[in-house]
Amino acid sequence: MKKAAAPIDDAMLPVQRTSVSDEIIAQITDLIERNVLKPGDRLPSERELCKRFQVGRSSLREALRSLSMMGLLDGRVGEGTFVCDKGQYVERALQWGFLLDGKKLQDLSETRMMLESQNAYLAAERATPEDLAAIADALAGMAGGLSDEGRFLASDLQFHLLIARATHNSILYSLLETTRNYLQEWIKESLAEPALAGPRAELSLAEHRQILAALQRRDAEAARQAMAAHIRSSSGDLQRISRRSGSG
Amino acid sequence: MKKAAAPIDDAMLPVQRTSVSDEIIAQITDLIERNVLKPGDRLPSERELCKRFQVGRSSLREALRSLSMMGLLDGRVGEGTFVCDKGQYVERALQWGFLLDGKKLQDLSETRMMLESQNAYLAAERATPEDLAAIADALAGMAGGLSDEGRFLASDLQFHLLIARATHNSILYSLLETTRNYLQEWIKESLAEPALAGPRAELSLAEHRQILAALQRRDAEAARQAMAAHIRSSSGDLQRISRRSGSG
DNA sequence: AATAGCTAATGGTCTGACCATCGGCAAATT
DNA sequence: AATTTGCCGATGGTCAGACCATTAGCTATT
Repeated sequence: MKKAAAPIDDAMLPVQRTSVSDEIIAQITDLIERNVLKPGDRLPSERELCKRFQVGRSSLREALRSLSMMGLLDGRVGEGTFVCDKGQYVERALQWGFLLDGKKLQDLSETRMMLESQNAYLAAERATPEDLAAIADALAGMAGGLSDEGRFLASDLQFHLLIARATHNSILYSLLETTRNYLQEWIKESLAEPALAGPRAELSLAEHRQILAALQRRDAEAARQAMAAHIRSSSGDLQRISRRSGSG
Repeated sequence: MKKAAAPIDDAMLPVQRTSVSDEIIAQITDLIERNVLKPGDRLPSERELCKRFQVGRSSLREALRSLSMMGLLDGRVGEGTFVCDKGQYVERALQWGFLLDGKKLQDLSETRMMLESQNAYLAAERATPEDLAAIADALAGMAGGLSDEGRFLASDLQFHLLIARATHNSILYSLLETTRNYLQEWIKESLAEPALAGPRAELSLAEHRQILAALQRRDAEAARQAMAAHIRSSSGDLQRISRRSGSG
């Protein structure tokens, strides 16, 4: 088939083609990465940016729109376009990724299980006294919220997130946060059944106490196993629920 | 301060405000999720979509642009806009997330370590005979590529990805794939030093053999530990390198 | 049969316009 | 003096129309 181009196959490669919007995205992204644009900063107005970049407003807006979609920028009518707080990036991106992954509840639940237990392991090794105090506070909040389901669940979530934070690994934290948020949302939209009756909450509380105790003893392996046991126990409800209602 | 609005605080909540582009994004995303738009399908032309959605081309294009940026669509001049292959979503999203997370090499490396070892554990329990055969093939490719660095590394990557696939958990697979790709890219752009001299490759090969053996024995715990040991050993180079060149 | 040239369609870009909203300021009101 | 009201400019959001570069597919030429 190919007639010409025997010795030049390696010498001639496809020409670099770049779109205007991509160029703008790259520039702004770079500015944010280099912290020239700090979270909260206000960008020049769109019409102003058009002059600076020497581009039309369409191309500029397509770029800004994409950046907003990724959680980097936030445009407010009448005010301007602002750089979002950091940390939103990963979460936003993951949100999208998970959202489009066919909603594999099983896989997601398993991933969460793994993240939580491993985070407990790392947290036992690395948690600062402040971390431990905050986790203990969350546990106290759960205990004090036995009769207030909303407060109980909020403290529960806080407990797990604080453990993730105690790993001092931003990626693990983001992954767990997103995973949990997504699962929680799924649960809520799936059904609004309390499922946290008295005995269940008491059991959950006891499990959390064991986890904290392991963390305080700096017993990483025990922390991992306590967390794994807790997730297994508490996700039993979820599994039963998911089997009952729609199945993937 | 607040004068009015005592009993109506709960009754009056912010009005729902939606942008045209977001509406389009939601619709197209939904179509793809429900598989009405299958990967490879060609969307109607932009001008046609404008008529159907009853919107201007700017708004439509901002939506399409965002979807392209997320790896959902792919626009080609003169041809049309096409739905991307599935599986790109998560990876693309994660890529963005990681890219913007300050390039925490340490955290990423740790996350990878955790994913790889846990994947090995799960793979030992779930790998089908076909999975194991494919992994063995990759190992053979490594052995046969001892003198060909490119082939060796490709087989190495394949080995790990196949293990991830053998967990039959799409999320864990995507996470590992992205993590590895990103680390690999970082290494490449950080320096082009081979670092895979003869002895190093031999050692790596031996470690991989141990992992495969554990998988074939269905010994999950052994597989996890073998993988962990391998990552530790091989990431030693990376750590030393990262300490030598720029530090985060 | 293969090639070169033409044409229509498409995504990419630019421009100018209009709208709804927001912040801030000044006038009016209490 | 403090508060409210109304107005104005700036801004992001949307729209419509135009032009360009590229592509696929057809046609006529070789």
